[in-house]
Amino acid sequence: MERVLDVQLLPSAELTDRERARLLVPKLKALADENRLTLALLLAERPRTVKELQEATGMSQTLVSHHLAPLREQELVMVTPRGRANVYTLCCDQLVGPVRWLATLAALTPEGAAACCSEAEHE
Amino acid sequence: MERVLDVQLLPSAELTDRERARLLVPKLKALADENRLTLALLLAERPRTVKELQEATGMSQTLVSHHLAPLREQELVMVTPRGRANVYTLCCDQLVGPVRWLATLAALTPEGAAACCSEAEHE
DNA sequence: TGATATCAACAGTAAACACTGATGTCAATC
DNA sequence: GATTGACATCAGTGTTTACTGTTGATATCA
Repeated sequence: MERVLDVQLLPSAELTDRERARLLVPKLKALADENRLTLALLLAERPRTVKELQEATGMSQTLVSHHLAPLREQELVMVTPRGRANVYTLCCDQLVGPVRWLATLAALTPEGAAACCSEAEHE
Repeated sequence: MERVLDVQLLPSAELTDRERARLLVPKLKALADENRLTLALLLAERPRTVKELQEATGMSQTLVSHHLAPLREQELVMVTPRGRANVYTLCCDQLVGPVRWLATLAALTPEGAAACCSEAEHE
């Protein structure tokens, strides 16, 4: 029925910045952890089981499971039981883009930001 | 928003997901706080002094200053002394887009995500 | 020069978070 | 039915983090 993309046209202009922040921070917090972001980036490539994530990251099973929980709560990832494995997917395609963008932004961090913000200070 | 930055041309392909995460998390952590994200969103609209931020947010001056520090350290905002005021600006234009994207993503949060991810699960 | 406005840094307390090891659950296999 | 493999949850510990009140620095104006 409703297209999700239409939401961008909706009352986002009526929200105060603090309300926006309040809505967004939980998702952001869920991603603002090295282990969880690693999981999210791995899932942005393709769906994986917990075990695959465990092997790809070197984290313990408990730790992977532990960090997947908040990602689930924030609806950033989806679970699909397959046999006795749980296949995790990045929640919706709309998130794949942003998360991939995050991945590219990482490349901007080291010298990119320096080259970007250096207009005020010149060598 | 639909177009990703040209950063894709950079050596991001050589980084592992964990390395990407390690580079990105500090900036993400700096934004993953309601007060700090509110400040960032306000600065995405226009540059402001600490006092203006204080009045716009209702936060104490100490608290505003306190939260601006991590944003500065992560090079997300820039300071320009003007008289006895300090004018803060969102660091570079490349960040204005992303932060604005965050703002729109906030609108997607409430029912948007539900409508998006509801095909496979109900909670 | 002295008074005031603007801002950053310090120290203390309270809350949140990440990690570990052990236990519980469910499905597939023997 | 019992066992094994794949996950999730629970309880405990140690570390980060956020907020407050105070102090200190700097720039303006009288």
